[in-house]
Amino acid sequence: MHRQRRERILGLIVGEYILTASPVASETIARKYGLGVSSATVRNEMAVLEEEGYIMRRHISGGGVPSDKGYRYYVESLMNEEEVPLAERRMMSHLFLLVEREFEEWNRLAAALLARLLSSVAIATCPKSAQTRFKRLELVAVQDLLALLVLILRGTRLKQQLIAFDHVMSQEDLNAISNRLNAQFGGLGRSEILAIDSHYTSVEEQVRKAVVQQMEKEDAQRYGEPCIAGVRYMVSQPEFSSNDRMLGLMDLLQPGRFAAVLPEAMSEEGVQVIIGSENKEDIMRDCSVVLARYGIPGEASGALGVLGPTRMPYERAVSRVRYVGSLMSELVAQLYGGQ
Amino acid sequence: MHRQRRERILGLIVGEYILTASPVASETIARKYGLGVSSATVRNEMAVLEEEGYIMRRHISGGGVPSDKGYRYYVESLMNEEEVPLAERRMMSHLFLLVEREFEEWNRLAAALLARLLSSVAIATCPKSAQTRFKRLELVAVQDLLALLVLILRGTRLKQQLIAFDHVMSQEDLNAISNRLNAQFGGLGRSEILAIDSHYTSVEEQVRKAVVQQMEKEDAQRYGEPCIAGVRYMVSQPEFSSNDRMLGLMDLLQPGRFAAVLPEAMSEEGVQVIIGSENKEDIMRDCSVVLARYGIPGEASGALGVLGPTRMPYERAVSRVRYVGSLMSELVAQLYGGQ
DNA sequence: GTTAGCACTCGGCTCGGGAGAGTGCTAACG
DNA sequence: CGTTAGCACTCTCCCGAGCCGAGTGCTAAC
Repeated sequence: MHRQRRERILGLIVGEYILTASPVASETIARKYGLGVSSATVRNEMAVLEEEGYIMRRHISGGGVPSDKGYRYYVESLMNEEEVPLAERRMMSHLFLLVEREFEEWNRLAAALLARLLSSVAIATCPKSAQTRFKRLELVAVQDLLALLVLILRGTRLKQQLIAFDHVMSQEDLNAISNRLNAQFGGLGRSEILAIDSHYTSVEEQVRKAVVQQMEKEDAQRYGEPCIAGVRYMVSQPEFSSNDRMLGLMDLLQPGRFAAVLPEAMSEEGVQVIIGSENKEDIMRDCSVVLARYGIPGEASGALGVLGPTRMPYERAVSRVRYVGSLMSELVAQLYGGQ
Repeated sequence: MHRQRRERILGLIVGEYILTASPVASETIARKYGLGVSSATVRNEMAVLEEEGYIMRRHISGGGVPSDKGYRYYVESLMNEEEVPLAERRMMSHLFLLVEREFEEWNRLAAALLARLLSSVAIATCPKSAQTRFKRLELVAVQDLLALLVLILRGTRLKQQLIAFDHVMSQEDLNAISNRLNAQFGGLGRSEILAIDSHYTSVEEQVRKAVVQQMEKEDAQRYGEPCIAGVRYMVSQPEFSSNDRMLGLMDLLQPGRFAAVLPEAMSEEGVQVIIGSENKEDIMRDCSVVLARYGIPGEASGALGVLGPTRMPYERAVSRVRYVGSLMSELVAQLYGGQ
């Protein structure tokens, strides 16, 4: 009985702890929020909450601190998602409008916005399609024996690399090659390009190999290139003040390793919250991640979200991540829309 | 008199301090390095060094710590640059060989190597020419009213942006436009492109504007896009353990603001060392920067270097920065060589 | 000019004690 | 039976005292 009151108290403890970062005392709850009961009653309820594993005490005689289970319950059942204020929505739309044409900036802006708004580390990956498809290639002579291969994949992904030839190739030669390959490769996937049985010159073969290699590399990674912003906010969080912890997290946030903080499988819809020990990496056991997938599932999608201490303002975070995700989805839809 | 001995002592103090990060006692100098004199003599010399401003004492009764002036003198006159060991040179050449074709990776590798070898923050900017020149453009239909403009500038710089049209443009229409503009713009600079007086359709005019805009943006920045590596090493340096300091530095190391740590004018040749208060930014008064310019001056050049506490292993840093700079110069020469 | 000897200074560490915060328990109350 | 006041107990945090060690500056002798 009195489950409702207990839930209410848990909610207040979580909220208060998120706010103050210090253990919550029974009296604080009783006094600050008019519950109509005394601190002693709150204490009794807190004892039950502790027994059930929703809160913990750092010291035998110190206030209550939410456990991962407590946060999970809070996120699932207790919190009511804050609506993003109009002013903030306007600001974001405005900024996205400014870079509408420069789609390379999209995820940078998304990450920067999230980091700023939530004062925490933010990640946004480029949109990426499940399987890359060839759109076009261009060969530009750089030196007598050196050309630049520019590869445009479906969904405006650009790749570039140098190709060295055995003998001098003029720009006209290169144009001939690119015209021929463009006609044959258009719209194909990597394996289809490999399967084409045609009489290629050794140079054409060289180009084809480079193309396939680039596409392979693109296909190999689950997520597109990430933009990571707001690492500076980690420094000011009290829970990361220990150097070891910070070092470990920074290593994780290298562009090469960031995928470790994202889950294997992401829910297609909605916002996903990963709390503390639910994370794969041990070093993240004090961290929570709030994530959204954006874009068109299967077609071109990416992930964005924030990473902070488990003591994270979930209401704000979930709503902001959701909103930025929807903005990004709109942009992607414009780009991929009726294709 | 005895200037030589005093210099020697200064050198030892700097070396010892760089090694141990703690104030150097007169006795340490006398005992550890066989100077043939007693600690009292060293003390006397140190008193002179202090008077002349080469060393400072943190507490009235504590060992000597090099001042900026002391470091400067050390770098200029006392240290003998360490030769990069063969094994290290081999390792670097090997890694650069692996990414020879992927020139986007060059500066990432340079930064990563420097960070790793010197356990400190490293920066490497893309090579960039003084004035950008048009090489080629490509228009790719994305949607009925949307196309991707891919702009290839001289020196294999790629730019991309979206262009929205008023009316439907087929890929053939776009090809016609790009052919015409490519023929006219080839090899020109931004102002020359603007000056062309020709009858352009409104769509062509739109493309020209976008091209010029992109080139302007490219010209506007003194340095190419930076790659910043090894921020993690900052955490472990004792001099950055204060949160404020670290926050300030992290802000400076954002891709947008990094130019603040690079000097206005860089010496064309050789390696430049900026020590402590010689830096522009106040927050860097405890930091030193070791920098090199690489590439072909005026043609395509970039900067690379490391940032660490003033207590930085200058011998190692200068030699490594110089060496990586020379490797990058070779790569750039291959690319721009006989053009 | 160099050196041994010595008093002095100062930071860092440990220890103990007091203050404050908050609990758990018990007993009384409606 | 749930709620509450009261109280003893626990534990952290902070502060100051006191000691130790490191290193200096000075003086006087070589």
